[in-house]
Amino acid sequence: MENDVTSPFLLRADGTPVRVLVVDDEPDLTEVVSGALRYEGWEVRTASDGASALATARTFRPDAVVLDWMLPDADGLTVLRGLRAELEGVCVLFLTARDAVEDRIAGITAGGDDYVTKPFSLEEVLARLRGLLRRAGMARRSDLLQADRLVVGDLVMDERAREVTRGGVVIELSRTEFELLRFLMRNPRRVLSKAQILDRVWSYDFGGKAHVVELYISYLRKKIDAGRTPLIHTVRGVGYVLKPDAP
Amino acid sequence: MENDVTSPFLLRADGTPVRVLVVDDEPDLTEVVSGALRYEGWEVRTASDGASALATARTFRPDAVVLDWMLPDADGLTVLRGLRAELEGVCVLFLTARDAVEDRIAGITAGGDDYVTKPFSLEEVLARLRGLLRRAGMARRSDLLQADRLVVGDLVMDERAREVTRGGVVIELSRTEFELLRFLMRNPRRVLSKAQILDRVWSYDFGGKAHVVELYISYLRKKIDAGRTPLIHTVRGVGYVLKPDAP
DNA sequence: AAGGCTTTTCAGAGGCTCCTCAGAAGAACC
DNA sequence: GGTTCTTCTGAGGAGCCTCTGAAAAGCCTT
Repeated sequence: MENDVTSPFLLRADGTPVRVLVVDDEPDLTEVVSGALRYEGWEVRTASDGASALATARTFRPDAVVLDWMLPDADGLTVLRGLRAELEGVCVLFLTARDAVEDRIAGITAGGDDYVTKPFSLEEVLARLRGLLRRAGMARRSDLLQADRLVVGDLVMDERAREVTRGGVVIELSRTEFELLRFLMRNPRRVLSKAQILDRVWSYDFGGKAHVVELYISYLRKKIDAGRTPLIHTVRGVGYVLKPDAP
Repeated sequence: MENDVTSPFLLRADGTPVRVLVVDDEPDLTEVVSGALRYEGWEVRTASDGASALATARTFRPDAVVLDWMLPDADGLTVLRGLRAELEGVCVLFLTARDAVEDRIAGITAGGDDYVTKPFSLEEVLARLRGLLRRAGMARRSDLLQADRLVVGDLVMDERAREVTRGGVVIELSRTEFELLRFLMRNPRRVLSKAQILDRVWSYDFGGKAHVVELYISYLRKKIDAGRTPLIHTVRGVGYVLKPDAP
């Protein structure tokens, strides 16, 4: 029961849930993102344009904002300035198209905010949001934020350094392998279906089949379990679990 | 009588029964599912299309919805959005055809909702529903939801990790064996007929005979009772009971 | 004690899930 | 621009699960 991703409350210092405002003009996208955030215990509101985002921010007073860079009525930088004026120390995570990245974004990350390029995976958004709040000093309150280091048995992941070791030995992982493993390590001893994994680790626009999950599990096994007592277990007809042998 | 599946009340925090809305255009199916749910103490309503589902949801205000993915008048995602807009924090369990799975299910498991493919077994639907409500924080109020762990004598089942132990020793079970055992463990000290077991554990379209139940009971005995004092007992001409020897 | 019925067990076919390999397309990096 | 790394598709094959049918064992009645 410890280290449970679904522990229903993600609390701030004052005991109220952490609040996030999701702003995007595509309803499907806000639906998926806000759903995942709610599932993880955040208190979520959504908005579909810059004006209503600012209005909602004023009353809702979120700790963080997930904000589309290109909104119908406003440009990202403008909205950012508006938010900054209204909310002291709010964290902002931008969602941007891949080619719109270069320009201004550089300046944003300097200010402590961050961005994710579309199409993104939910794991990516969640990880970045956790990182932002952690850096903003909102950490140590909840289990969900405090894990800079994930540990399962002798397998250790340092999220910030993006380094994984097993028994002290460094393991090189590709981007997708890393995200898959992070998701598994955030849900130890819990069986995760391929659909669940696909929904969280792969981008929302991924058209392929759940077969990729099997493939990447096999990659991970080769790197992590090779020759050692396995941590990744198959539950036939259900999914996969990550767990140490001795509970 | 403790831990009784048919304990007549399944209550929410405010003392009223937990409510679920079942939506499917096949009357036989809603009949079977809603019957089983009522039997377990849920307060149930049914609907046969998207429009009436939303209408019913508005007044009935269910805690969970069992929803066919393919309705005559609407697509699953649309109805989901409607429900979400109307009911804060409602849990949705989708029923889908096997081949429709890969399609557009994407994202729903990330939002905390879940799905079951047709043809399904009632145990599967019930287990998933319990899981949804448990995660939504509706747990600990009622006996029916609180069991993440089922215990009968020295036999322990961890539903989430899908792990079964007897006397601390891990026992590997196949999918069907696991579901059969779960049903038995949810009804300890109660004689279950082969017909009952078949109706609950096997899919509704299963054409075979009750002989499979005998076979799977024998599999379970080999794994669970082998060499130990038996937990599974035959009641000749009636069915089977799971109970510890020393009461 | 025998016969008839229920239950248990065995053996095997078929189906299905999952794992792995090989290769093509794409992205990142120099 | 070329090289390397990464991601994904498809096919083949291994192994596990499920179910059928038949034979053996057990229980109850007569």
